[in-house]
Amino acid sequence: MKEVVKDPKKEKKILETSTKLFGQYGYRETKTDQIAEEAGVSKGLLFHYYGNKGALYQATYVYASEFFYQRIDYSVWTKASDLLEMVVDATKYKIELQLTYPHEFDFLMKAYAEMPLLPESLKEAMTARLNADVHHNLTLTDEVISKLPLRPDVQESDVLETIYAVLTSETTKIQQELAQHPEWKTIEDLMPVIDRMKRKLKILEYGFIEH
Amino acid sequence: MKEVVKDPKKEKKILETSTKLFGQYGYRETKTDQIAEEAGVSKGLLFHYYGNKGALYQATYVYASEFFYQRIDYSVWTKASDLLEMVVDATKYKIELQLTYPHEFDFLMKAYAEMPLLPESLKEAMTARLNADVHHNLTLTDEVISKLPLRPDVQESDVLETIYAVLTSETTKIQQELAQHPEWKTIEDLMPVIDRMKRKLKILEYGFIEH
Amino acid sequence: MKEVVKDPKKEKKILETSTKLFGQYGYRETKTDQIAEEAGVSKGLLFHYYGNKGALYQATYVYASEFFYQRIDYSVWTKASDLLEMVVDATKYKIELQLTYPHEFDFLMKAYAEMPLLPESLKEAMTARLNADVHHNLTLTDEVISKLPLRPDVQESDVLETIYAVLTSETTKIQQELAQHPEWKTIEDLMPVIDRMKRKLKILEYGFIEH
Amino acid sequence: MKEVVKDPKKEKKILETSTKLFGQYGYRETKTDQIAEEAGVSKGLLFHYYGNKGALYQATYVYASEFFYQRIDYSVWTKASDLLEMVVDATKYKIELQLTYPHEFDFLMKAYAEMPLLPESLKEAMTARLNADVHHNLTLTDEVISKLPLRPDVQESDVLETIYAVLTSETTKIQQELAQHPEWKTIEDLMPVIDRMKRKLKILEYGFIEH
DNA sequence: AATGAATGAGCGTTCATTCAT
DNA sequence: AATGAATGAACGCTCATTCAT
Repeated sequence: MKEVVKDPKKEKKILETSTKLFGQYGYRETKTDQIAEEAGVSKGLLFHYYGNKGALYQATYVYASEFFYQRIDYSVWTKASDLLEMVVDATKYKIELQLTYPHEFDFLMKAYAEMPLLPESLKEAMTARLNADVHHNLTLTDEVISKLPLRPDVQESDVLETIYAVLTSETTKIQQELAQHPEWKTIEDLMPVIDRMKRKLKILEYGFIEH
Repeated sequence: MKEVVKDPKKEKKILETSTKLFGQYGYRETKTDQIAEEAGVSKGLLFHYYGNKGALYQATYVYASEFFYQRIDYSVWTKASDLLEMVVDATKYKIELQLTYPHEFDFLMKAYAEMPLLPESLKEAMTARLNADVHHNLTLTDEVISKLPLRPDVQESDVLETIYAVLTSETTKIQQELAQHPEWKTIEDLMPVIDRMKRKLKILEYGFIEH
Repeated sequence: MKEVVKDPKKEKKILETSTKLFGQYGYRETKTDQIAEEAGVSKGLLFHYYGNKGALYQATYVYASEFFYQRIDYSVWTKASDLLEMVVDATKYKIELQLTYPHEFDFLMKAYAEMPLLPESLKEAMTARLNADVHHNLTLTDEVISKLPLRPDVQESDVLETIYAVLTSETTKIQQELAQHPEWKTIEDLMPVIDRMKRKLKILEYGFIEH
Repeated sequence: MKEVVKDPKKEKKILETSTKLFGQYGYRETKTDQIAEEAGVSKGLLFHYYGNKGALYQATYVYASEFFYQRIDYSVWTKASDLLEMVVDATKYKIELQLTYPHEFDFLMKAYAEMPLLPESLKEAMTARLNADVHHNLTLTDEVISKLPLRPDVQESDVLETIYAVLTSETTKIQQELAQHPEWKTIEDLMPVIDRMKRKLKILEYGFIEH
């Protein structure tokens, strides 16, 4: 495939628009007409730049994921020695990014969720991309876990998966709460949910049963 | 919308078929043509009965969710005093139902996953329905939790949600494993995954930190 | 491919229209919109009946070729013992059919001519069909030739090909003359061109060199 | 249309390329993008020089037909007194030209074949051009015929057309054989087909009927 | 004169929905 | 009540043509 020269301004406008629309309506429900109109370019240009809708979707993923992860300060993860500290810092950080760049965040969330419903060939292409990124994501938490003093009768993999389950669930919950409370604009507004996450992680560390 | 008189046999056939097809391919990829043909009725009847495709999808949801929950033996939950016992029994039970009624189960799973991807108006209608049912689901576990001796410094709601997070995650994992191992046909084949769930619940109960 | 039930009247109207338009403008230049409109049906019906444009083209070929060859009185060929008689009778007959059914005739002519310019898959499908029909056509002339007393120093295949070349060329010439003289409506109007063909065949039989 | 000043080198490159591509793929299947790229000029220049695709096609025809006929050594025709000699020499000569300049030759062949399939306005323009050239072609053979001793009962025009029919048919046959045998590179490889042509011309001269 | 990025009308095709029977 | 033939709006995509530079 020949690489087409793209006007950086138009490319940016297109990808911002497609990020927003794909993130809002998903792949199938987002129409190329709508993207072109909202981005202020012709439909022809979309296809001139990306060849087809599926490739535009993938380009949008690359854009959103680079956009997002370029802004990550990895020291948040690496400098933590304590799980609680790391997770809380990371979550705060993530939420801040999400509040600042909601479209990019929503797109990434939706891309992950709608993967199994994508047309076959696009699904395959996206699976490859997402697997790489998910793996990249996991390893950060991984390192911290390996430093923690675990009880001798638990398996590290079980602990890791359990923590991951709670984080995933909490993240989803926070997404929903953010959607329901568009008035939350700063990290302070989110202290209650951060605290809730802390409490849950403590349950994981110390158990909930009295003994 | 006027309520139409429906031939019970045809209605059943339609809903069984739509359950299977929507569950397999999702809303957009399932064609009304295909449902009508496989159900052995005319496409006209589909629209005569349900008005439009979205309403058929909702009716399918009502059917599948009633189908499924009608068959639940609630004593599995209520007679348990021990969390581990309850969860394991409930999970075994759930898996048995899933193995027995895969179409209904798959539909419910897919309905939950594809909700944000539905056309706008259908999405709203489905969101309302699903929220109600998720709530219903939680309360069962709730009763058992309230009987457990909790540490004084933890909140019951946090514990409940944490357990729920782990169960949800584990359920998803099991779905994937079931999809990858179609040869698992009895509950015995699933003992390893049940055991893994047990270990994770124990982590929740007693914590993973050595102290 | 499921065979769709077709309304005979609409099918006829569609095929008559597609015969006319494909015959006039060729495959690429004929638009499905135009066929639908001129046939008085929706564009959807075209695709419901034939699946795609290429299949409609093939169906049109089958229609035109059956239409045409069903009306052929084969006795014209078989009862002739003399080449001249046979060719003249056959040509008269062909021209009469052409004057009566110009659209079907034109379509067939154009289908043959535009074959190499068709999209690849359609070309293959059409090649198979046309080869069968051309072969069918040739064999009729063949039989008569074999009955003629040939000079010992000529090869039958050379004679056959030479006759065929003259007939083809004459047929093409007649097509053009017919196109230029829409006022020719009966076989009588064509006696001059028939006579010209006779004279040419006589040249073939007896040579043009004085000796 | 204002006549634009054209860079001779670019014009040549464009026409060589369009000759090759139109000859290979035909009018509709040849894209202006492709011509521009292969000719090493911008697409804009194509339209600057020729206004539209149809005009470029016509310019290509003028180029190819002038290219071809400029290289004809007319003495091949004029110096022959014997029909057989003339035709064989001319045919050899033609084939040599075709082997030397295949693109120009192919374009001319395809242009002739696809004329009725061109968009309406282009078709009219091309028809006019081609008719003129075909006439030009005939007159050469004409001179030789007029020198031959014809039987008193044949018309010169009939003889001429009959010869022409056989030559046309034979030429087409040779084209196909050349396409199937790319290994034929010299005139010697073509002696069998030249001989076949000789035999057919003899049939024309002396007839095939024994008497 | 020359570029090539950008356009948009137009194409073949899909499929939920309608409606005469 | 039930059919299924028929519809047509909507879609993704193509490509000759335009025009700012």
